[in-house]
Amino acid sequence: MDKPAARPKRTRIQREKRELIGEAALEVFSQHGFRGSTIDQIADAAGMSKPNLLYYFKNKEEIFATLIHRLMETWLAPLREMDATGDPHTEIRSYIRRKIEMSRDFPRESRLFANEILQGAPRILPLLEGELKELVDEKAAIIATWMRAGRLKKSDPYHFIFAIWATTQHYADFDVQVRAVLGENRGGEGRFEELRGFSRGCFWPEERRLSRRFVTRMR
Amino acid sequence: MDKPAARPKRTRIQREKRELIGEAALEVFSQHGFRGSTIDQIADAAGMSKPNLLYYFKNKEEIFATLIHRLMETWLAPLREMDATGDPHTEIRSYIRRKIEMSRDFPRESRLFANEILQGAPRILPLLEGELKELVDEKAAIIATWMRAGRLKKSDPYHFIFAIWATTQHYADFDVQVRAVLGENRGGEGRFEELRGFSRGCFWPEERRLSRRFVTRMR
DNA sequence: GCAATTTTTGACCGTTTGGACAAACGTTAA
DNA sequence: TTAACGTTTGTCCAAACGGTCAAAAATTGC
Repeated sequence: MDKPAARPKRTRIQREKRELIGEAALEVFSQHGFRGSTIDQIADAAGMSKPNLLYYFKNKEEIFATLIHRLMETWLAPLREMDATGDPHTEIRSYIRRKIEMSRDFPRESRLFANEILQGAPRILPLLEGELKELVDEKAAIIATWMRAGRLKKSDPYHFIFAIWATTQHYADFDVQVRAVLGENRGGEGRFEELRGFSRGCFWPEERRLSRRFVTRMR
Repeated sequence: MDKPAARPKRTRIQREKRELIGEAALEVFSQHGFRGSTIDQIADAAGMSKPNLLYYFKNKEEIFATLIHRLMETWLAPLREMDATGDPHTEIRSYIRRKIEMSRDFPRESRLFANEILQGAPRILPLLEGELKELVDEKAAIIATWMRAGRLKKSDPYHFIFAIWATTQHYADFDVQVRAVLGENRGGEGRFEELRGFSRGCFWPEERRLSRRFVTRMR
């Protein structure tokens, strides 16, 4: 009875080096995509020789797979935190805030993910159809409940979630374009703050007040 | 006095074959990115041999450059049409409609573009900082005028445009993810119609009514 | 029909790339 | 000291790739 994917025991050095390689690979993969990156590049960025790198990962595919699977967890975490018992607008707004923070703090991860999806998600399609779909179904149901109760402006919960994903991730994935259009004066770090302010006014300008009234009435 | 980029005269066959190759290259490039695609793949898809393809385009780079420059025109066209003298909400809404249609009808172009931007736009950065920026600056100014006049809900015109780009293109670029999450029942062609309905309700639910009143008052 | 021109192809080349391997190096513990 | 084990590297290989070239095939203009 072998455990599923029995994780091999690793020495301290192995853990450290795998971590180092992962960091280097993230840098390289997120900039050039899977096929655009070479093992040599990654090894270089990690400050070691190619054979040495291949001592820790059996091939290029495994490096990428490790990265993207770890990434998926980070990626779903904010949505997982959305709480059915909380206040709808607080929940949504802090979800958006977390997503914006992720685009700001982990743009490489965002681009890596975008790259994978663009290519047709060859490595994580099962994950999307399984774990991701289940999670979104669950949260969409919560949102739908909020909407039915009149605590949130009515719309399609799925497209609502998509719209949040799209707008927030846009600032990481299309960073170059955003900066090019905003120019030097506004292209700086402030753009994420601007986005926060914008998203607050954009997605539910009226139902926020509506909700306040609703909540007040409920007390 | 040589003309800038004096276009070489082309025979009928040359025009047809270049067109054929462009179509094949779009298919391949949009799926695998620049480095992920091989000349052989493209030649195969175009139904010709590699040397034959290289008789029409001097190298891989030139195929890609031709594609992406042609694409840029198509891409900017909808925004160009936005008319300062028109009704703000009509203008915005028909802009969004056109963008959604482009995501639906030209997903490969959208993905090609996304790919280029993701890699840092090495081939079109000057275009972004020049032509694109100028166009957006111009239209953002128009939108700002509308907002100041109270004919459109106040927000940041640039982020407003980004939000439209993000949400509409999301359905082409992240197609696999959208379909995976929506599942079989809703993943069909109807999703673009759903998006249209959603975007109508999402971006400016209240200021539409506000505008109606405003317009009425103006007559 | 024939010569000039355009189009197509098979064979080829140099380079890059993913990956294998054995030998060398370092560390630790008896 | 030495045997065992973990780590690192130089060298090598086969396949894939971008691109060339000369010659064959097809087309066009007269």
